[in-house]
Amino acid sequence: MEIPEVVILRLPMYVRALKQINKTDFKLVSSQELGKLLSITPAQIRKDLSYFGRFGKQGRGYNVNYLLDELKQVLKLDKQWNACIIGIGTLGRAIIRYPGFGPAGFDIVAAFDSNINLVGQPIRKGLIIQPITELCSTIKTNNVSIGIVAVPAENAQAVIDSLASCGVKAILNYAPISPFTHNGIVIRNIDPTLALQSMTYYLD
Amino acid sequence: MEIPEVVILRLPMYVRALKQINKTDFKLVSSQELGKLLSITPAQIRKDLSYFGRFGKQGRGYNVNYLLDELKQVLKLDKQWNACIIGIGTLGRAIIRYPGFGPAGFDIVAAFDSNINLVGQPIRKGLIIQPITELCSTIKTNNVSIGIVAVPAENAQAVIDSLASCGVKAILNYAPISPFTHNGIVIRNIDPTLALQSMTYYLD
DNA sequence: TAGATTGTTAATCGATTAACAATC
DNA sequence: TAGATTGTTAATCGATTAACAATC
Repeated sequence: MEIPEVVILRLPMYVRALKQINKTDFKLVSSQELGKLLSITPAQIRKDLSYFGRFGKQGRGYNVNYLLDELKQVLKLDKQWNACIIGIGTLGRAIIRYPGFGPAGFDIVAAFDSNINLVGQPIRKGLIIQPITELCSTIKTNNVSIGIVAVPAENAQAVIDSLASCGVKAILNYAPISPFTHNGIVIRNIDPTLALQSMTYYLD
Repeated sequence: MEIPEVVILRLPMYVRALKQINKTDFKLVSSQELGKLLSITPAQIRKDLSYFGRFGKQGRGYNVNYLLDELKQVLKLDKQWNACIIGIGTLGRAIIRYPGFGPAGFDIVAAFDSNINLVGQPIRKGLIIQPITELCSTIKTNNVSIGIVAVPAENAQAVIDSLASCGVKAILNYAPISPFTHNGIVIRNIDPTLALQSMTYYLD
């Protein structure tokens, strides 16, 4: 069965909310309550979950811990994922320092830049800037599944193409472009400027 | 006429693509070409644009410069916008250093933190960390329209509520929560971890 | 048992796309 | 004029929601 992408995009929000509830001593949660927490209708939550199994009990709701574990498994969050980053400028360094990836199970294990002068520079323990020529070999030997793109807009598409040809199947793109995507490759774009520009419409 | 939010979310992508074309010497662009550039169907582009006016010429396409100007006006991008940021930790500092906002016409003109020890610390020219108690007054005297939230998850909702009560109408939230939104306030959430977690589903 | 809430189907709603007359 | 492409309507597609039997 082909599961709609919108559904997949909501699952991590469920995981996040369940983790939060898990810190309290509530053991059960209803679609009603979860929906209120996330501003999503209970019907939608039940429908979304029903794509993956029957996790609830009528009359009671969902066991928080159990549902959390199941969703983590669905999203394959029960393991560690290795990522590499390309482009070690201001933005790249900020991404490397971003405190949210590690706790979520994502490790940046390699860093690349096309500027030869940066090569060899240490970023933090165990992370040294490598030349971009080593991209494919490092990806393969270090079991890297995710590429993070932090190069200027002009070079972003080429880097994405390289990642794809090296066998990377998931790309987090910070460059302000609408990338052409390759078959079988998922891309998510992070563009705070675009987000701001879509809000000013509502301002006066 | 109520314009669908999905349409508003696409307009900045059109602006971005048009700016790019504008650097070349193409003076005209068809919905076909623009669509190829953005991986969007030509029909959708024409439909989206038709909400705001008739910008094209049959048989020729759209004048790049003209369409760009019109869209900038629609999105109110033809002026400078002032933003403030709350939470000057690792993440907050990275956001302040983010090189994409300035060129797009967004200025971070004030910085706040609840930690008294940080207050008074200079961040960059003209930007000194202020106590959060000064939030409302600074927003009003400095004509701040946008709030950028970079505090820990636990405090994010409270900060968003404060911003709302100070009259801020647009919020860019970097905290990993699903905020409750107030009436008449737009929020966009930036959460790279969520983006990664929705990609691992497709990996093996 | 009575009350509550799931899982699922069918109805609704909204967004995307195809098609084409208008016209540059 | 012939060719191309818009703007717009109607058809299609897909996602959300309402409703309710099943059942804890």
